[in-house]
Amino acid sequence: MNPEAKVPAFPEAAAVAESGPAHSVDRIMAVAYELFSTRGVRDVGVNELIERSGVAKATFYRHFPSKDSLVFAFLEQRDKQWTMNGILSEARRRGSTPQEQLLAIFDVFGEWFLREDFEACSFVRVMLEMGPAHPLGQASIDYLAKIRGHVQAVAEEAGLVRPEEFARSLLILMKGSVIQAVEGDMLAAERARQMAVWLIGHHSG
Amino acid sequence: MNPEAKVPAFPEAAAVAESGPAHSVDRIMAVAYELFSTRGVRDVGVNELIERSGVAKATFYRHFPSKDSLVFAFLEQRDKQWTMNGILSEARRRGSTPQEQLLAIFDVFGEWFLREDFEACSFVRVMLEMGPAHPLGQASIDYLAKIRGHVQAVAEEAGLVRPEEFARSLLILMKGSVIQAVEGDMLAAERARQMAVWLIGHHSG
DNA sequence: ACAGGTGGGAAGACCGGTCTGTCTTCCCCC
DNA sequence: GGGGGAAGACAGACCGGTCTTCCCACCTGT
Repeated sequence: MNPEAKVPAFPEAAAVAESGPAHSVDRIMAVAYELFSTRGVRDVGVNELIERSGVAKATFYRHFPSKDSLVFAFLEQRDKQWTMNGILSEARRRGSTPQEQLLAIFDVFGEWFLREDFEACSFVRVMLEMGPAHPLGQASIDYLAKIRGHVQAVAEEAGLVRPEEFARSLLILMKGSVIQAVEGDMLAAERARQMAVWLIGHHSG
Repeated sequence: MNPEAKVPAFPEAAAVAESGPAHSVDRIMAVAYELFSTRGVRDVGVNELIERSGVAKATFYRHFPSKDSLVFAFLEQRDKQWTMNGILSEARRRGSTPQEQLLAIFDVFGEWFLREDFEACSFVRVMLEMGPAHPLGQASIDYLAKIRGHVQAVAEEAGLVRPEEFARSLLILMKGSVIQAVEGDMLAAERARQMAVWLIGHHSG
């Protein structure tokens, strides 16, 4: 048998998913990440997930006991990949001082808002889709609080007074600018950044 | 025949709905307003709507050709009842100057956040639930733009410079504080109000 | 004043489709 | 030969939406 005939449905299915990862769970996660982050979690069904990742339904449910457990895994990956390795580390890289790092968050946001596939913050979206009482809503709230913790840490490095209050105010600006960007205001990040400048000024001793 | 025996299912159905409005369409709207505003539009089905409003399915579809048309009607009522007669008119009533009226928005927000049934801004919620491309998402964006128009009008009364930019920035604060309040930050309105003070200051001449 | 027609509404069966989740069948590869 | 995975049928619930059946209140004609 020639090698081309050996592989019936698996390779092109992998190509559909991500043209890469060999293991089923990786392909499922890659597809879930793309669909959930761009279209939300309620709009994406299990059937579509398994079809797009080229995986059998039984395989899906062997790795994830329920759709919700996949959403939990997605939120965790979103936190690692997008929050940590995406926004926060990039903001820290750009600013030479803690103050500049805080403001750089909105520079990164501004570029993020221009992306084709920009579709709002997944944590805010899941929280509103499922409600704050639902376990998935609670998890989203926890990840948002984690972001606030990091902002607060940078604020402490900057020597700002009342760092927790500062972080809560800055997250209002972050969330508000994201929502406004969904509406189509492409300059939302600039506006929020300007208000962040004033906010930092009033927390500097 | 005694009067009690005359009325078989209609009155208690009205009591279930709102204990008031006689006409079917009013009861449907009352139930839809409560359920949609507290739980979102995707989570509430037609069957639940007709059951809670004590109305037949055929009656529902005689008044509303589809569920989406009811959601459109809900958004319009939300704009009239909540935005106009609720937040904006109350804010205008409280402040004696345009500047105070702008800041009073956040005082009204602060009290709104404390309500039992507070469950986020319906326009933002529908926009994220349906996506900004969906007709219902578009309608939500239009209503948010209408709110911005009113804020801009008050800003012009106040003689603020660049009133449109001001209004867009203030709406970032409004939306951000609402999202943060959903997470449980009960002081989100105060924080946003403080930032609004700085924002007004920088737009005053 | 009363009989009969009429129309709106309640109740709910029903339709096709979709959802999550289970289970069977087959096949390929070790 | 045995196990994992692909394919997909299937179950049970629910979705939005249509349609039938029955009943009751009101209007009309005599």
